[in-house]
Amino acid sequence: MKKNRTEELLKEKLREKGLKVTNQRILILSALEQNKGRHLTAEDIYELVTQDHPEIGLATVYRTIQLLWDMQLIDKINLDEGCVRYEIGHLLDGEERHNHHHLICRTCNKVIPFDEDLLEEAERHIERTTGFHVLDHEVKFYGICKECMKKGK
Amino acid sequence: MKKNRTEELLKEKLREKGLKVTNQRILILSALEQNKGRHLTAEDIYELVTQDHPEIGLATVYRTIQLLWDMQLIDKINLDEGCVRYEIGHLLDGEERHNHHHLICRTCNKVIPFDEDLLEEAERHIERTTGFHVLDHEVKFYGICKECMKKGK
DNA sequence: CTCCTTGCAAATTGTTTGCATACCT
DNA sequence: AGGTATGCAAACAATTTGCAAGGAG
Repeated sequence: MKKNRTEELLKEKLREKGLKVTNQRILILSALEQNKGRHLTAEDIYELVTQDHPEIGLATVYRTIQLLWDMQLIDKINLDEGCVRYEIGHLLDGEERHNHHHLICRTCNKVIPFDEDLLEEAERHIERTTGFHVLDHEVKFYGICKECMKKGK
Repeated sequence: MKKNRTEELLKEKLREKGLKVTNQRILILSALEQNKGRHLTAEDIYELVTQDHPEIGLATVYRTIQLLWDMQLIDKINLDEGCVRYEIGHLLDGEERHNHHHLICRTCNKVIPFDEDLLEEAERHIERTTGFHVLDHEVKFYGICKECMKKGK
């Protein structure tokens, strides 16, 4: 049984806080890890996890997501759909850094991901001028997509 | 009776779409205009507007907000509080441009506004490479505020 | 006079909570 | 053993919707 870095880190952080290592917590983080790149809602995660473990409750998913986010193991994305999405934390996803930028079309509501980091310099500037230590950022651009532009308006 | 630019623009856009100019719509936009700089929830707006016009319903506030946002007369801000906030559109607020950047402390949940435009260049880059026409952007920085840093963790 | 719009109340949806039981350590 | 976590169901809160009545064009 190979135990990966993510799981080890979870256990470590849990112990650090005197919290317990439960199967549910491992499974939920693992579901997020195996779906790297997708943006999952609580409901999505619930469905993924209950495929193998139907006994797990939705409330546990919500509580665990909250916990994982507090521990900075997962990232939060809000695309104004009335629900929040999550994915494995950019600190854990293997690559150097992975930020969440999205172009949201105000005409057709399409969401276009845009992966390029624009705010390295801005973060340094904030730390320097405000003393706020930046861990992560989320950027949304609202506008009109190419297709809707073409169709006029 | 002076009629300001904002109200005129609202009327124009409504007529353009064959929609009706109602008192409720004027009042709600006006409440937002008079509270430039504050970030108002639907409930906030409802309370402001019902002070003078108690007959207006909350549902109308929601429907009108939606409409004003579609017409790009107001801006949307989501600070992960479980509700959405609005303010008079940056295209209407007199100044050149006014964007919504926030520093959100992951320890104490404080929200610190940060008014400085960081993404002019990024927007041009997006337009060039993707054809997406950017109208507005919203940026959130998650991290740890100066005070929480001091208190250690 | 014809739709669009409103107010009200009921319905929805995403998320949180209380509590008895089950489980880590 | 002892406190933490879980599952379930009920509670909540923000937002949406159906519908009859009112109002703008």
